[in-house]
Amino acid sequence: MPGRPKQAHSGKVTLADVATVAGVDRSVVSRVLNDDPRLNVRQETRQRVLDTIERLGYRPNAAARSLRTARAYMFGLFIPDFANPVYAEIIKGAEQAANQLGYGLMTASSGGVRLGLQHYLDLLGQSRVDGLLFAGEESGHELERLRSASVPWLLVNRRIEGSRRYVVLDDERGSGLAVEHLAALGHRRIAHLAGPESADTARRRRAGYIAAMAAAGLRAGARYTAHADYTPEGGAGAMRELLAVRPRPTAVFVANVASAVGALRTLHEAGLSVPGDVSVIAMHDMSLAGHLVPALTTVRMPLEGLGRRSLELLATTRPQDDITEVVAEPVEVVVRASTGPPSA
Amino acid sequence: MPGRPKQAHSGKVTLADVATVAGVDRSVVSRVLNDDPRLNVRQETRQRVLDTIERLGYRPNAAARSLRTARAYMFGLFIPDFANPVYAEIIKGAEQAANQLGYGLMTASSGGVRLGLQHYLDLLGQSRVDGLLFAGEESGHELERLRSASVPWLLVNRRIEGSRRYVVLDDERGSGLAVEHLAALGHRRIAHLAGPESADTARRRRAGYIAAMAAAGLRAGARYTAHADYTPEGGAGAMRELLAVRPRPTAVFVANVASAVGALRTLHEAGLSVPGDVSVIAMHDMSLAGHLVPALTTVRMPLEGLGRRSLELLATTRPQDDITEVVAEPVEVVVRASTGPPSA
DNA sequence: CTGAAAGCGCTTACAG
DNA sequence: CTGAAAGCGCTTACAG
Repeated sequence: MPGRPKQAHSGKVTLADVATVAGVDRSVVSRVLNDDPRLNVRQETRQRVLDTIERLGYRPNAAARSLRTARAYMFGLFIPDFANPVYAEIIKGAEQAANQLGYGLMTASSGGVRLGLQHYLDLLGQSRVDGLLFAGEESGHELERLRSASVPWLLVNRRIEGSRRYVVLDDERGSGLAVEHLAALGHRRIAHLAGPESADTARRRRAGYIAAMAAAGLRAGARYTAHADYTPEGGAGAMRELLAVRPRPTAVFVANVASAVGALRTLHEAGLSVPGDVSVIAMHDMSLAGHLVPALTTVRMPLEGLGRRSLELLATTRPQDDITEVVAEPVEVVVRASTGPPSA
Repeated sequence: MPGRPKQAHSGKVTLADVATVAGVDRSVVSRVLNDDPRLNVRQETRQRVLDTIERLGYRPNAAARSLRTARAYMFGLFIPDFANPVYAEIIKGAEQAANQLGYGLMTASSGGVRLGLQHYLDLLGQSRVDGLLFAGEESGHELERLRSASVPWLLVNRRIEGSRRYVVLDDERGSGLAVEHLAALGHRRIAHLAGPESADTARRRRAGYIAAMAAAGLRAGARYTAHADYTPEGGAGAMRELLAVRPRPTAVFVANVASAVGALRTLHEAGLSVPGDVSVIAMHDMSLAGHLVPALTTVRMPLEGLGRRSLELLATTRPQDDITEVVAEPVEVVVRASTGPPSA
């Protein structure tokens, strides 16, 4: 078949085959492949090796290489749910960072595994990945088992008791900006539709709300905080609680967009206009926010940067190092239609 | 430290260590680990091995095992974009199927790789995964290089010229149900807001529209079809085109939800009510659809089943087998608020 | 400077 | 039935 490159019999060509065909030693092929600067061969020979690799369709066996070098050139990332767009951004950042460092990134959902995280860790064993990122909701119990895992790991977007290996966002500051945005519009009765108390992010967002209210000289009474579970249904219920409080809040800072979807529905059903009667702002900007009615004002956090930085730290630190980093920039309010001055 | 299990020095324990400590041969440890039925040891010995594994925190080296057995017990899935919820469902199905078969699934985005798909394939090499799923938009050119890849692969949700390895949905039927839904409501002037002609899914949806219109005895004039690029912006523009046609269509079947978001915006800006003036139905159900205003009627397709079936076929067929399968069930219309009888 | 050889950590056919 | 030994495909320190 002239004009068409010959296809090797699939998956069978080894480095030794290349060496034989090219008429060199295996070590030469290996060194050409890895750009070993200490290798001195004629350009002609090097080219012959390269041509042979191409012609035979040779692909290095990753398992053999990993076994020999104890490096996989691959990182892993566990997320709870691929359907949550927050994780899409984190993945994107981590993937870019991995690729830039010459690594691949494989992502899997911890929730999708029948037998749980432990099963996946067993499957991974040693030498499959050089490190693992956990951007999730794994329980402390599950992560306890991590400590005996044979691979370096790092928590992303959450801290866990006793752990000194995490990268988080500045949720306090993001929440503060949300409150400041509402206060600057003239709101004084600002409520907080919080996330679940079990979630580290929810606790930090609540702390940011409380601190910012104090800084603005506003009261953050306990009744102005309602807890939901980061879902539309939970958000709808918590919003009903907040609407029952007197005097009624004129603005709500919601801990995530999913809850805000439910909150907007409750407000609509109650016949209240947004932002006429109640302003709403939520944490984490995502394209869904722009398509809600009214379009939702949000706080945009550096999720992609979080993913990127986490991967970089995982790649460049030793497993025993402490990592307690906050990715703080950029944080900004994305003003859409759901916030405005109070009518009262 | 009594009461606490001793932690091994991380990542260093090998099967040989376990054998030494347990006082057995390495092959016994290996056979216990793999439940080799031909192994005959006293229950006591077996338990001692298991205890030693636990106590030393031994984890098999995946690279060594893969090198030896030529199996990775891992599959890979490439998608174009983690932010697209369509892929989240496909991933979920594929992940479940992989786990059920005792495999892991690693997902990566082909778009996120700086140097493209080829770079990732190089990184993967041989023996890293036992097969690859491509649920994406890779060009035919890129996939051409796949043919020489050393790993079995399968296209998901798209066909490509010349390929005999793909699993797709019954887009024709889904589109047909959309048209039937509109026709049953009494619509006769049904337009199609199509996807890009370069996309296989868009071509099949359009074919389904045309066939269903004919079956219903309705005219599908060329001017009643406008092409967009599967984005809100594209959908907005294409909707403007359709609104300019006289007589104006009373209903539109939109090829995907992203385009429908833009179409709804155009209709709103034109002062037209949905479904009062124009009914809208779109392909692929996703949670966003329920949160739009008005809530969007959609066609729910078995995306999760597509992912599951694709993985199963990848796992259970030989690389040289033809696979040209259609995942047909279940397909159903999810009726929300954006469709109703024509007002005229 | 070059290439032969050891060895990474497993699995398993095979000799005893 | 058991365990010693070969070998998977690489990389690289080291002998020549």
